[in-house]
Amino acid sequence: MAERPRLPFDPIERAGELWGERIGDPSAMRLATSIMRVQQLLLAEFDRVLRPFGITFARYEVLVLLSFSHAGELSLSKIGERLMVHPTSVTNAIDRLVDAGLVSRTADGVDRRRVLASLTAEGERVLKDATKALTDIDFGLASLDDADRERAYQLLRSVRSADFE
Amino acid sequence: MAERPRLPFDPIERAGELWGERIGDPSAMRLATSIMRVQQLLLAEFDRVLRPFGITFARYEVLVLLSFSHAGELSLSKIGERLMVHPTSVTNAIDRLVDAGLVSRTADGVDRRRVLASLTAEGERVLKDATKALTDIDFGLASLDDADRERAYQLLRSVRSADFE
DNA sequence: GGAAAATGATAGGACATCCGACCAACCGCG
DNA sequence: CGCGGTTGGTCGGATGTCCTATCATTTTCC
Repeated sequence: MAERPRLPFDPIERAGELWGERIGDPSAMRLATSIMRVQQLLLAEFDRVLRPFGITFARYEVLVLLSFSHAGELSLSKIGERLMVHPTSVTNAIDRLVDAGLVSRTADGVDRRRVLASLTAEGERVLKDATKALTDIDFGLASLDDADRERAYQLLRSVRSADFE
Repeated sequence: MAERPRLPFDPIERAGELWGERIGDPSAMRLATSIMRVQQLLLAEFDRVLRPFGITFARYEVLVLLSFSHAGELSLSKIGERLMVHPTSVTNAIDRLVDAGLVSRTADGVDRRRVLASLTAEGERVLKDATKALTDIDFGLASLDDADRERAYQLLRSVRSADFE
């Protein structure tokens, strides 16, 4: 992936320094752009690792979610709620997973508005192999030890929590 | 934005706990998915704040980059390199910024392959106002103080640096 | 009981991103 | 000096995300 453009630092982050006198909050801007860049790099790496399995990270997350559901199936709305994505994104992902034979769509007998998704045997196999591939690369976070991961997680967690109240 | 689906925790992050025996690295998966969620929330908020200005966060970053260039102009390849995005993404963003009258495209007299982009007066004005709007919301990071932002930044920085070995 | 409101899923449109392919221009080396 | 490799930018296609709108079904409440 040598052709992928990368830099050891992010010029945008230097905005904070350069704009020190002009804007009020350089540290916030620097962290915000850093989060964007890291997500960009991680997602690219995940999708590259998952490509041999014919799925993307977005679809991988759906498979993970389904494998955790006690009943073995989830309504599309529940999936969207848990992944915090728009309902149309869920429909899109499930469409592709069904086409690939990894997920099956069934109607909910109780509430006929609902559509339930569940893993197929093939879906479970792919999920297992894909998870091994991702853990083999430490989810792109090999540079952090467990303590650092916990610290980073707690810091980010407060950002998400702040979105509620 | 009450209709935007959110949860105080991310079920996917619990994957680490649930898969404690099955996968080797729950902490990495949990942090990785947390980074994805936070980026998702921040980007949505940024785009919402920037909508009145007719730009997205991707285009805002281009404007910021141009305003920092000493010469006042940058080649598209340089922009892509610094933002770590594909050349086609830069072409796309510049196209829209030119259409909006915020950026002007000029040919490089020395290397005729190059296309240079520079801010228009209108572009500078929009950049200034948009930056104020984003700093007014603390770039979505009001829940963290300066020290926490610095800690989070340093942790994420190592993830990016690790990509270079 | 039935009309109004809320919920679940999907369709169509807009954007941003990537990839592969392509063309133009530069440049290195025989 | 020129041929081949590299670099810069763009085009078409695929994916994922959001938004608005729509339809079907369920729930609320008068």
